[in-house]
Order: sequence, then C-alpha cells, then structure tokens
Amino acid sequence: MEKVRVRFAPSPTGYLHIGGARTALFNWLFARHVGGVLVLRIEDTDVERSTQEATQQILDSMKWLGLSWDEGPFYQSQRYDLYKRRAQELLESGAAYKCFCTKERLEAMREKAAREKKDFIYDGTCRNLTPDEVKAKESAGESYVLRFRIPAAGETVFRDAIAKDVRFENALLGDFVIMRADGHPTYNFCCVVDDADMKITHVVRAADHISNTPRQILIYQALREPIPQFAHVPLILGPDKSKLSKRHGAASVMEYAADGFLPEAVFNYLALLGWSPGNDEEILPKEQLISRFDLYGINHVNAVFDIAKLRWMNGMYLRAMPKEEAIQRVIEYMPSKGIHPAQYDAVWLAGIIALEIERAETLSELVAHLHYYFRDDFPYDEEGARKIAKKGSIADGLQMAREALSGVAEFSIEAMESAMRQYTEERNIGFGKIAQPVRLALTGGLASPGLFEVMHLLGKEKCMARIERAILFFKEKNL
RNA sequence: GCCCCCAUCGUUUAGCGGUUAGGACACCGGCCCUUCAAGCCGGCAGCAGGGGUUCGAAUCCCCUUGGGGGCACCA
Repeated sequence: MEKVRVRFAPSPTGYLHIGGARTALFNWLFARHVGGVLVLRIEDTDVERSTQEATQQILDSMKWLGLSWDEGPFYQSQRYDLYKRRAQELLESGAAYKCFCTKERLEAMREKAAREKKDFIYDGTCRNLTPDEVKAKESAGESYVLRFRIPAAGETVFRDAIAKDVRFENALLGDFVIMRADGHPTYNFCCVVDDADMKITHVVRAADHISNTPRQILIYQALREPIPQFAHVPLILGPDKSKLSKRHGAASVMEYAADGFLPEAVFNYLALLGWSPGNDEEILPKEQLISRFDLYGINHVNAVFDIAKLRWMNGMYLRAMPKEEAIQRVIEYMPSKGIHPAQYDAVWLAGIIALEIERAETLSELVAHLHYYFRDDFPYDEEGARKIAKKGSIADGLQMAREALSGVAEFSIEAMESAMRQYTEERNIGFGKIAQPVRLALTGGLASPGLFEVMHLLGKEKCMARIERAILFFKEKNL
C-alpha cells in the first residue's frame, strides 16, 4: 500500500480554534497510527485577511498541543507559479474559461436570486464566448476571472470515510471561480492543486467542507489527478449547538493554555470528542491514542464542547503526573498570574503548591487558591463566617486557639496538632469549633488544605498575627 | 429558499438483530473527615415520532420531525 500522506491546512485569518485543533489532532493521530506523513500547509491566498501573527499563533498552538508535522509549513502564497500553470492547463483543455462578468452584475444576480428565494447559480453568461469575443474583451482591457466549467448533467459521488456515500447533482454546483481578477487563486482550486502536488492520500477535514468536495473532485478529474480518500469530521458545537466560535467564550487553543489547562489533557479531551476507542476508556495518553486511533471510528455526529468534562480531565492529569512535575508546571504558570517564583524559597513554594494539587482542576484555579500565602490583608468570607458563628463564637474559638498554641514553641505539624487536640479534649469541645475559626483567620475562607500543614507553611509569626487580627475583627462584628 | 450531513441519558460515548440499554462528566444523596478537594458507595436520567422488514429491532429500510453545515473574485 502506498504511504499515507495527510495534511492540516489552516488559513491564517485568526487564532487556531478548538475545532481546527481537533482536525489537526485527528490528522496527526492518523498519520502517527499508520506511520504516514503529516504535511502542514498555510492557506493564505486571501491577502485581505491573512496575517503573519495568525500564522505564528497557529504554529505556537500546535506546538503547545504537541502536534508536530513532518513537512512544511508550506505557504500557498509562495506557490502561485504552480497554480497558474495548472490553471493554464484547464484553460487549454476547456475545463475552465475566462469570465468577464463584473462584480456588480454578479451582485445584482445574487440579490435577485435571494429576492426570489432561489439558489444563486452563475448563469453561464461567459461560458460559451467565442475566441474572438474573448479576444475583443481582453483587448478592450476588461478584467476577467477564470471559472471552472461544471458538467451540465450527471452527479458527483464520493464515499466518505466517516459519512457514507455523498452525492451532488452537478447542475446545482454552478461554474465557480478558480482565479480571481487580481490573479490570486481561490480556495477550491489551490487546495486541489496542492493536495495533488503533495500527493495527499487522505483529506481529513471538518464537515463544513463537504459541500466543496464535489467541486474539488471535478477539478481532480479535469487535472487528471488521482482522487484522495475524504474523511469529513463532524463539527464541534457550543452549548447552544451552533458551530463553536468566540461567541461561546474561550475558543482558541492558546486561551486554554492561558486558563491553566494542561496540553496533554486538552489533547486527550479533544481526541475523545467525536472519537472513542470503542470501549469505556477515557484517560488515554498520547501513545495510547496513537495505537488505538482509527479514522473509521470517528463519529458521524456533531459534538458539544463540554468545558466541565475538560476541567475534570485536566484535574485527573494534574493529579496523575509525578508531584515534582506538577509543581514545576505550576511554577512555570505563576508569572502569568503575577507571581514570581524566584522571589520565594523553592522548597516552601513546592510545599504550598503540593497541598493544592488535588484541590484544583486547572493551574489558574490552583494558583488562585494560594492567594493567602502572598498577602496578609485579604477579606474574610463573610457568609461563611456567619455560618460557622451559628455553631459558636468565632472570636471565642480564636482565643481558645491562641491559648492552645501559646505553649507551642516550634510550629511543627505534630506539635500543633497535639497541642490543639489536647486542648479541645481536655475541655470537651469539638475540634471543629476552633479549627474552622482558625482556618477563616488564616486563609480568609472555609476551604483549605489541612490546617496544620497550612500553619506550618505560614509560620508562627504570620499565624499568630492573623489570629490576632481576626479576633479583633470578629469581636467587632459580634461573631 | 435550495443542496448536503446527522439523530442512544443534560453532555460525551458503548452498542453494530435477541442486553435488566453499559461507562464517563455534570447533578443529587451517603461514607470518610478539622474544612475543601480527592477517593469509595448509591441515585436521577436516554434509544425523537410514525410506518415497514423480521419470530425478534436502539441496531436494517422509508417518511416525518428536529439539529447542524454549505450555498463568495472567504477558507
């Protein structure tokens, strides 16, 4: 069997969004699974909208996700000679023709069609111009585009690897433009020319290209090139079931990086959105995905992007990786949240992070949980305070804690625990009665890692100061 | 409007003629416990509808409905 060659061909008109990333990912998995080649091609023939920054963003996003490519990136803007040559072939064989219709005229036709609620199909005004007529218009300086001549009858059928047989009536396709008046080729044309030139065997792309496929197949035929296998992957939808876009919030890959998601979790989640290994397994690292992936196992249905499940999976990855590595990821992430790790003791920093690893799903959430280590003047969770005050005075609890801790010289976890346990047992009061007020005093909230770990990491001085501050505050509030 | 694709819990999926329709996320209980989380146990919840085919349909066919995508000198 010939070597499998696939491609990912984004257009640099914006960041790499989640849908595009998944298409790239499916291509990547397929290529790796069969030992094929992945070609990266930048489709920048739209000079108006393509930008260098977008290209860079796309490359960065792919790298972040770990999607490597074997050939490229190739830029269509640098391959115009090829497109011109191929277009000339079509012109000579009669598969394409020069069309002198003005944009204005076409626009009017489009409007008319819309008004009459009809499908707009190019009416073929220039389809059968005689060579003399063409020559006359050209020498008159009229600009023209190249249109592809669609066979008037018959239908174009293809067997998609994911959908099944798809058929389109040629008559409904309409002669479409392959070369603009300014000499830039259009998508449907250079896509085919490149896929043929790059010997692409499988075109794996989003389902919104299904309706382009018959046009492209006709071009392959006119060019006398072999037709690749097509695989149209269903779209990713937002919660409202429309195609996922920025309206739905974070849609770009790099936003997920910024929001503290791990690339391996995003990778795993995306792979499972529209594909499944055929059983119930879900946490599948890259190697597993590569060996299990199968193009034909891709679902036929659009999938709704579920951020909650991504978060859960991110948490799974965070907790499953070696502690030191997770800590390292958090440290690397901190500067983006205004915390500069170099300013702190490395062991201490690792300590506070380690305690939060299983209490957070994303890096940003984890860093947010750490706030009370970096500032002293945090506000208290007032609602929570009222809640625990119902079970007993917060100020009283704090004063008891202060007393219990007064004899503890060394703020070790063991020493504090035994001092406080002993204190509460001797007086026959619930441990929570003083633990929760202390938690509130030290962290501002009612949710934190184990109290003694926190106290140990905060140090005696800060703990006592915070308890004092809270005693005053809650006395004042009568809580 | 026209063309095309699709249809199992709220979401994501397993199922490929005979199952008490399974898992995961979310949600709701419980256990654990100094709180939160994690973990464990349990619960809620689905084959869009209608016709066929068949001894037997979530599984095959048709129609309806619903959802999505596409209809550019964008990609």
